Amino acid sequence: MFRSHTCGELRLSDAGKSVTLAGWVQRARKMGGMTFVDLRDRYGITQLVFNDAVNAELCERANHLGREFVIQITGEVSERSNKNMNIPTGEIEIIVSELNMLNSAVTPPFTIEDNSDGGDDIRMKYRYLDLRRNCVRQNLELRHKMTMEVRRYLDSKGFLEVETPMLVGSTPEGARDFVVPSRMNPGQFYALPQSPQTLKQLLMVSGFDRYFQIVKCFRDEDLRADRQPEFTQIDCEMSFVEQEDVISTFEGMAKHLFKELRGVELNEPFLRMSWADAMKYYGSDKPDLRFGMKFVELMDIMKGHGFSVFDDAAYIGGICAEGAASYTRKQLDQLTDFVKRPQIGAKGMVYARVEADGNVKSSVDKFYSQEVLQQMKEAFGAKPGDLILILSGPDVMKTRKQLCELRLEVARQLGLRDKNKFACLWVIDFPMFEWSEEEGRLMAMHHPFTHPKDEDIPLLDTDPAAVRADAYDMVVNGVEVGGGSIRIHDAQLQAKMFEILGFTPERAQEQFGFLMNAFKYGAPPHGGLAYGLDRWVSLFAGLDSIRDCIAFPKNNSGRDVMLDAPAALDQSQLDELNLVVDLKEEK
RNA sequence: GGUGCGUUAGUUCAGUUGGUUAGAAUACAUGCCUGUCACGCAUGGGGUCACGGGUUCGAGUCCCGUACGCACCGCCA
Repeated sequence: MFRSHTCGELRLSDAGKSVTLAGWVQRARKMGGMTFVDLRDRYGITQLVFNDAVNAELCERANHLGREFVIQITGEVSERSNKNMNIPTGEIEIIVSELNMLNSAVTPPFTIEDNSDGGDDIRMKYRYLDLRRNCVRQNLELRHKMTMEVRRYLDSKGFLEVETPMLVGSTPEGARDFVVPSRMNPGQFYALPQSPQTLKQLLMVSGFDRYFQIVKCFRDEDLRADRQPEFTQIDCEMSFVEQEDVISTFEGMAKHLFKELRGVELNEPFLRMSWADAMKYYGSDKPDLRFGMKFVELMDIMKGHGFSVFDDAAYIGGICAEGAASYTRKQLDQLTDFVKRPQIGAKGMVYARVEADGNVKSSVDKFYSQEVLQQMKEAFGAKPGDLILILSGPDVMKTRKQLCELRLEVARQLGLRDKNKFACLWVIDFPMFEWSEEEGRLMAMHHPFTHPKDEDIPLLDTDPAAVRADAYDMVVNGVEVGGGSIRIHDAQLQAKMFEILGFTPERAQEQFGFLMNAFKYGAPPHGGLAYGLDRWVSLFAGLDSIRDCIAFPKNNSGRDVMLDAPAALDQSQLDELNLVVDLKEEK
């Protein structure tokens, strides 16, 4: 028997038992003739005691144990004279009678403790050591629990987990593909799936009715704190459903997860907001609704009073920060600098304080009478002590986006982005298409398989940009945690969609013929959704980056610094794959 | 492709206006200590100040470039 117990399970009631434990030396404390060793495994820490007076030889050996040595001990569980109530095993200790060194360890590059990690770089290089730390391991435990609960919920609803291939064909729409050369088919390449989208639709054609898969997806795009080149989706599809069916099924799953993983009971139906309203009132398709500061448009009130900045603007709008009138001039200047940063791009910011007597004091008082300023105050519903911040600009969408950044920054400063508060929202009625300046054509906003709203189908011929889709995103605390749509199940409509997206019939047939052909053999109406597992776990764990809930993540440049991947291939491998590498000269 | 911030001991960081031998904490090593649990005390070792160039009598410090890291914009159907 290697061990009789783990390092986290012995209690006072076990006193007197002879036990065998194995684990890592967290630290040793030498007290002259006595040595205490904290023995760690993933379940916890148990204190070992070595006493010079009882067994001098054993104690001497214990004095030479270093951090992260792997040992096995046998001893007797004993009640402590000085209890440590900070740890679950703190009422007992093991009086060691046998010590077996299983492995030594060199000094780790950073100490394996919750509060003394190295920087990200060194943590990732020695990720296997980083993962020994409680705070990191707990994130993976939460991830495990989440996938267990997802499977439990979906299984109870009749969903069938089906695996789809990782080696698929490249598709031009959407993100860049990671490609894999085929040795057996010289000069030809597989692609790793950006999502199992078309495959799960084919499963619906096959009659699987309700499918899910917890599946890796790959996108060769730049990374962010919330974006990895390989990430995990909870991918689902249902047949014979309308949007409402999909939303209610996955709202149910979200509520189940909140309850099981965070102990949060969400009884009310989630808020729903059209994409158009989200853009109008929050300047974003993923608004953070943990706080208010809804946009108020001021064109009617503020335009035409001789303030040329506003008079020339296509959009004037603002937010009201409750109780923030105490912001100093310096803080307001810093906010102005914030919105003027090139990444945000506003030209300036107008502010107005509502004073104790109800009067409004603004940075543009010389252009506006108190009467007009009062109208503005009413538009916001502002109270004494509130601060109104206003942006304007020549481009409505761009100015709203700037106001969105300002709203989030002010909320951050006021401490309103509370990680223990959750605001869930469905954003619905997305536009079908968006104009791509780069491509000079319409692109599918969601993907080309999305069903247009029935009432908007006539617009496909006359005004495609105005067509709305049966598409929906779930947003929690300003994070897009999932999205989906009702799909097209009609070959004719699908062909029309490709035509609007600029595909010739031949190219559509070449790239998506398998799907349109399948639709000819009796495709059921279907739709689905995919949740981002990494983002959900980050949200529940309160993490700033999804990297912290991924065992072996990539860094900002898409590298695995532990494996040192990607790397060049040997010439023999290249030859076998019929590949020639031709790096462009650096200028 | 772009913007910002950063890079000093194994690690986390400080380093003033450019000026003597670059510091602290922690980790590590050695010794002392019989109830510690972030033990304590003492001693010690440990530095290509990321790299390259420039300014200067003198650069960790100022300037330019490069590399790397992080955050962000573009991008991510």
